[in-house]
Amino acid sequence: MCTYQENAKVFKALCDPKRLAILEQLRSGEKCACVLQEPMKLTQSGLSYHMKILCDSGLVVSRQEGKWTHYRLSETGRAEAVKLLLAITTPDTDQKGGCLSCDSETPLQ
Amino acid sequence: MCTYQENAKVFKALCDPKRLAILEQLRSGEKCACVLQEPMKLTQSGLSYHMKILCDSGLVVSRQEGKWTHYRLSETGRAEAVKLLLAITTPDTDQKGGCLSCDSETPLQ
DNA sequence: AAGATATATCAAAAAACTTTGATGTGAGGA
DNA sequence: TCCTCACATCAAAGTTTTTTGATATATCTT
Repeated sequence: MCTYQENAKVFKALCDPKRLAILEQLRSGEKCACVLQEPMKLTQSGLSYHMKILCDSGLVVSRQEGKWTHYRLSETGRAEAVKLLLAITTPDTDQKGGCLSCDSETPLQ
Repeated sequence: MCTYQENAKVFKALCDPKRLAILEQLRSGEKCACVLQEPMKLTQSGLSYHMKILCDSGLVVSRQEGKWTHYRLSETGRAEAVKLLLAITTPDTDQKGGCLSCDSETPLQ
């Protein structure tokens, strides 16, 4: 169950409308925190909170430059997320077993 | 902001460790609720709650058979989710703009 | 029809997440 | 060094999600 906990982290990052809006901003290129804050209508500490979640998920990476922090989408983060999504939702063709206790007919596909 | 809200629904389904465990069970084939309940350590109403969220997300579809409900992974649901994940996390190569206010150097990539 | 079974729905309690405002930290400039 | 700025962290309040137990509904059995 603890790997499920770990996996859930990536998707949790995608659960919040504000974080999705932040990702949308980052699609057009690297942005620093000060720029992200305004259109999101977030407080400074609120943005910081969300950026931490996004960075922890691996979907976003940050780059320090003096006193500014720049954020951008991570290509490897995206690839990992897609891989995980597929791993979780793709049928396992090897071991197929229907419902042992209550199937009266053979299950569809 | 309301499309972000809508998008978040699919990922919300993937946020919870118990729901990930349920998906894992479904990878080996269609299962009925009674079978899913036991290994998840969920109450009957708890399972029902999670299955509703999974079905609403489109990742899982249900099939009624008498008094039993069978659940299975949806291939189109998976495809949609991957499409959405990519749409949200892939840089938009058209309009690239760095940080207007505080960039001293040109942003990386 | 009456009883049993499988699942859904509801409302209240519990847990997790998010927001907010205050404070801490570290870099840069005067 | 002292001050300011950009950002992180913390704790309390507010909000949402999950769990739980009770009840409802629909199907099957007798």
